[in-house]
Amino acid sequence: MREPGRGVMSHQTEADRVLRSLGHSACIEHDPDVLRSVLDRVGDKWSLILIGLLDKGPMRFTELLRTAPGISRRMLSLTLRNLERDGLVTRKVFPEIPPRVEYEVTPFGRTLSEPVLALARWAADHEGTIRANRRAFDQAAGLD
Amino acid sequence: MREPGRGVMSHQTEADRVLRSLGHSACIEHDPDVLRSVLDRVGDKWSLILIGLLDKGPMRFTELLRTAPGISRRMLSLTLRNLERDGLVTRKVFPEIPPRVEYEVTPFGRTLSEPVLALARWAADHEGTIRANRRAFDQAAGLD
DNA sequence: CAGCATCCGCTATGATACTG
DNA sequence: CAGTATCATAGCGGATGCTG
Repeated sequence: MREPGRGVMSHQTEADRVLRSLGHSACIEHDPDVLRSVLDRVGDKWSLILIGLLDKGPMRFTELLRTAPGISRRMLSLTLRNLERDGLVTRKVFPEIPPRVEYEVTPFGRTLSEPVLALARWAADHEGTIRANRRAFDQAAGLD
Repeated sequence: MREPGRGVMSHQTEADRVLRSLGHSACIEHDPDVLRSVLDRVGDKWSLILIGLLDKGPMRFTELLRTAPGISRRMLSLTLRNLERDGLVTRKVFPEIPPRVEYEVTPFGRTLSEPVLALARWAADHEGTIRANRRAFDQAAGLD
């Protein structure tokens, strides 16, 4: 997640450069740069969570603020803007008082949640293994 | 990438609850803490890059240092140790002079590269769309 | 309510030098 | 070669207050 400030995140440049380097979308080998760029986009925890939450339906700002416990206004705002910028979610303002704004995942965004959820599923499926591995490793290390 | 040992899964219990809730569609109603920590691990750029690189075959330390674009010795060392700790890669030392160490993805690690590559594929497939979206968004914002 | 702007601490990460 | 130890720093992300 990039800084707010004035001009929109000015340094998404690296990920962009990286994506450019790969050229076409045909068959993607294990290009390190691509992996990196993907993670830059959706790898941060709030993007993941928001994509996941919004996948179930439109939500308002404060609603998201409440539902994603631990997120700050700042990060929610920032993250939503980035997601909107990438065309993954839409922002709809209702001219009412008090103001109401709803965020919704775009069809494009839904194509993303698929692989993202696949990863989450992997994490869930192998949660136990990882935990065990860590314990074993830590214990072995502690025996020195 | 957190330092080995302690330090990671000690916070963000709230966000974890969220991940669980959003996981309704995918069976990820497991321990949110570990889930988060796993996603953190999987989510950081160097881990993914290394998993991707090593997926093609065993590699030596310096070899990885050269191949992974921009990684520092420190991060390579740290990341490899964490991957090893999670049982995703193995570290094999050859008693030679000069010393040689080879890292290799475990079968367990290979189950991870699958979803990872799915994500990478998504990035490749939608690279153009994202860049176009960003350009459009930035330009629209600049008209104010 | 939605959401910027400001201040700021923390830590993840890079650069460098040293060791076995 | 394969790391480790140390230092310095950028920028992520939280807290808060202000505005429309």
